[in-house]
Amino acid sequence: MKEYDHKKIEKKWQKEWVEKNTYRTLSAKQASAKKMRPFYILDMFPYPSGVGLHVGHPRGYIGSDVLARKMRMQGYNVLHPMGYDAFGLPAEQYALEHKIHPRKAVEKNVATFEKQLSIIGLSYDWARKINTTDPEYYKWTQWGFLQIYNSWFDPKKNKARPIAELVRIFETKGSDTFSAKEWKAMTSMEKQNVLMQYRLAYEGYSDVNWCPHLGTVLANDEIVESPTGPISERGGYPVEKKRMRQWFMRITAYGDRLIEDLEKLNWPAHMKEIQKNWIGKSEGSEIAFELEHFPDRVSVFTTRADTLFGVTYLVLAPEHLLVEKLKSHAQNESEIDAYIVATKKKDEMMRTATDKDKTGVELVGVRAMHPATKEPLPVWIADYVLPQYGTGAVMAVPAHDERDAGFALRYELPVKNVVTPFFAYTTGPDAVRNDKPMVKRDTVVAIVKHWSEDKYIGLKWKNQNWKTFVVGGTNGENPEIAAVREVQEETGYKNIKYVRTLGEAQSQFYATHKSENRWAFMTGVYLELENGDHIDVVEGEKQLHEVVWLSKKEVESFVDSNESFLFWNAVKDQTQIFTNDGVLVNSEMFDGLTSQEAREKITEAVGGKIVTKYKFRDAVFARQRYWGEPIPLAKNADGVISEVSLSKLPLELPKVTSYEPTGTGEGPLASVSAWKKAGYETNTMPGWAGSSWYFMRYIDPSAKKQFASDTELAYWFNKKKTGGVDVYVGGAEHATGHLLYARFWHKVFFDLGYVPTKEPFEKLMNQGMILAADGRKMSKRWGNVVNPDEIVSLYGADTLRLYEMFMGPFDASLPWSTESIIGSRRFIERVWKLQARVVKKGADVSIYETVLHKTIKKVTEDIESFSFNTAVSAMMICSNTFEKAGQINEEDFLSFVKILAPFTPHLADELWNAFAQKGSIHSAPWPTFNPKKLVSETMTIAVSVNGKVKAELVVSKDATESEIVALAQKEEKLILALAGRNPQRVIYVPNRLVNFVI
RNA sequence: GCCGGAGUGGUGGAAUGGUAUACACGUGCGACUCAAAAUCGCAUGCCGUAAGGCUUAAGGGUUCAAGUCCCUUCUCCGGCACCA
Repeated sequence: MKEYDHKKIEKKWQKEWVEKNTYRTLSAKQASAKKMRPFYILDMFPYPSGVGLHVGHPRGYIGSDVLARKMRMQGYNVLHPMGYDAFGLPAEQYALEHKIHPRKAVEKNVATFEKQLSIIGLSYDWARKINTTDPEYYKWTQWGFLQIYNSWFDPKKNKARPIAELVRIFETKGSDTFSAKEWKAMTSMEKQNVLMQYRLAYEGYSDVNWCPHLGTVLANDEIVESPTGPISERGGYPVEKKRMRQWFMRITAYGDRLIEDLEKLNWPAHMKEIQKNWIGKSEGSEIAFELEHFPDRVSVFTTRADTLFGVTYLVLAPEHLLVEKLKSHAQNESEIDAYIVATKKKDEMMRTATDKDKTGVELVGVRAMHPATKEPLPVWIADYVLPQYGTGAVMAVPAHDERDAGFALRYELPVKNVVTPFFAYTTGPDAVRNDKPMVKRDTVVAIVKHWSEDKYIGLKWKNQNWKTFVVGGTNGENPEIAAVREVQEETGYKNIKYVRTLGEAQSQFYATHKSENRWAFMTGVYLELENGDHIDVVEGEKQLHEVVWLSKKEVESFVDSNESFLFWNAVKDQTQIFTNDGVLVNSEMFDGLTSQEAREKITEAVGGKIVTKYKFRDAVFARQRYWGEPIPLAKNADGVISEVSLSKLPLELPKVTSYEPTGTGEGPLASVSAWKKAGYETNTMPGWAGSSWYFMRYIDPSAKKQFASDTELAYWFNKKKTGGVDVYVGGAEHATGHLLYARFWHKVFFDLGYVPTKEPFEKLMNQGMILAADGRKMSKRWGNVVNPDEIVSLYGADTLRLYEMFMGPFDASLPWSTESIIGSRRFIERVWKLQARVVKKGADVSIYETVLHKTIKKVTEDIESFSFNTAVSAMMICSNTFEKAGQINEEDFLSFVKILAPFTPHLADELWNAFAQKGSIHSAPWPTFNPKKLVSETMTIAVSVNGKVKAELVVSKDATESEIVALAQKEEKLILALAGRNPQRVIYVPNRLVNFVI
């Protein structure tokens, strides 16, 4: 047996695999002929940034490669491709910095990347490689854009439809705002403007995140907050708001479906959560407030229409379109102007800081009318109201909203309470009974503090199992008077001082002792005793309950009703306000309704409408940069837009001398005279355009007539599945960018009938980051980067692969340890040495057979669940067992090598061929385990007393319960532990333990 | 603040409610060697010479049995954050 020489072995097999096309994916037709089922496992394709890889980068690729190899051996037609996402800022920035053309930069970086990747032994089908900057590729990105441009979202059918169908509707029926006749009378420009409001890709104006340094607009997920304000994620340059002409994708139209369909996907829960939060769906009402002296109405969005009667003022965002008009009628115009200017400045800084005090200015003299009470309401502007969300205006309810409360406190605005906490008992002995009358009662709940200690009175009731504060009816008195009276009657204390009222609550329950339902209108009152003087309590009260003094901590475990807790919290925290749902008060005809009922009824009564809002915005689909796909649209001198037809696609990027940003807001393409003359759009597409559909190109990368042929689409994107790609592996940081955009693009294509599945990615796996040994991110800046080339050269690719899979859970961030990697190398060498123990036939299998079959089972299952670390550990156990056996049958050893093959492909093929097997191990069938061989001849049973293990028994696998119990009772340790006591129960868990309960 | 997830040896980590600390690193001792490295063997949660006891962030609960389920608290990581 030769020494294990990883360099020689790895070089040999990498060459062999390329020559023999070992990892070629079959076309739909070829595979169908062989009845091979498809399995699509995809890595997120990289930006070839040129910086070079560190050991963390290949981790995801290795994981997906392990799965791909296993599936291939199990007979699937596996599609496992790789490509490059090379448009966009990273590549362009690199080119700018190195003073070379972006295309050259991409070529160079791709070459570096492939060189580094090639030595790891990944099983990609390189024949399917794609590059988003290849004109033959971006031809279809442009085509896809045009499909989206030529679609509108039909809310009734909840799907995209061709814009031509909308035109037909306008021609025959018109719309809400114009008739068919009026439509026909419109100029083509007018029609274009109308349709633009419907298209899924549309031109619009909006405040965008403008980065002066990069000379471009950035998406929300491309900027981050910093202490000095928003900055670009890439480069960290300041970002400000700027109103600009833009192309957008109407992704908000899909808000509902993007949330709903998440449920059907096999994605990590936190990824779904992140997308849900980002989309930020909330249901509420839009309610209009009329203005005195103005024909305009202020529309507000609220999720709490039930609190409408608690509105005491309105607040508009300083940017609200009406402000300009209203302020000229206000008495304090200059003050308003100053505030607006200050807001704009703050906009660049940090307007969204949460901990700052809320500021605002009243539009003195401007009054809105309450839609229900018709009372006049002051109107304010304040920067805590955001122009982009809802309607940019809010109705302020300081009694039930924390922000409004803070604002009202600062500017001394009135507070009106309209919702009271409500507790209805629906289960248990106190549950309201339908067959009994409901009796309303005004009651007080008194919390009484000790005269010198921090203690409070509780009542222990003798007949019922109640523990309460002092409670009682008011008999028509003021609550504070009733409270003092009740305390004196029930406790005997005389010198009681009223401190404050704690609020109100209502409760419905069944009063057993009176056989009636009670509807209690409770007022909480806080009292303090001035001294301990007291009189005797009348005998009747004494029999009812006992008075106890409780510390703060004791109170919390003493009282058990929600109402008591509510009032108790009001004692502890004076400033708290009630923001939950409850029952309405002070709301005229709506009094007594629950918040839930009231929201709908009040909205209806004041002519509002129920609407759904989303936090996320339509996605900006334009960059003022050179290095992106040209948008295939042109405008003539009159501004009429025309499309570049499919036969003229791709619309290629022109050659330019200077591709640096102009900084004016127009892209560098504006300085290309021929381009400008043709009227072509000077913005290019954003980085996420090409990555939103690339997984569809891999299935048929050379298709000429379509982005992929129908045959391949039907094969790989089976319409019976929810998602097309079976497993998608990549970083969690793409949750709100790429993964959302790709889902949107795919859904439009699905609606238009271009793809068979409604979602792009069925299962998603996030690989964890590999940190440096110091626990920080690997970065040149820290000088802690570990280069994979060095590791491969020193230990071999198989060791690197094995170690990265063994380190820990696939999705966990783990520190790299150059110390620990030696363990993986040792394992490989020990497997190598096992060769010497292999015999054709006749080895004593009893030592290793059970372990081998268990290992095959575990590795098969663990690879599927991405539990690579435990799969490797199982194989280590198996190999250790082999070492203990004198000899191993060749068949058994090769089964072991097969399950090892996905992890250490070079070593596996070398061993496979050392035993003169035909072909590559990676085309050999995956081994199966024999269920009968999973159980060994003997088993170990733990003997425990009250769950504590005292002894172990080794028994035959056929031993019965009674035999085992009998054997256990003879164990000395058990007898000692029982100390003569007889067990009350004996619990036997088959194959595991027997527990004696004493 | 809100929403997720997690806290287990010196380290990375393992454990369908059923023998906690698998597997690996490190460390110690031994073998081989003139010696060292490599390799092989043994040991290795904590306290204790031992018998034995204790131990999964802390505290409580459910259970014959809890790292695992429930409640409270603390810490860390991730996401969102004036979203009306």
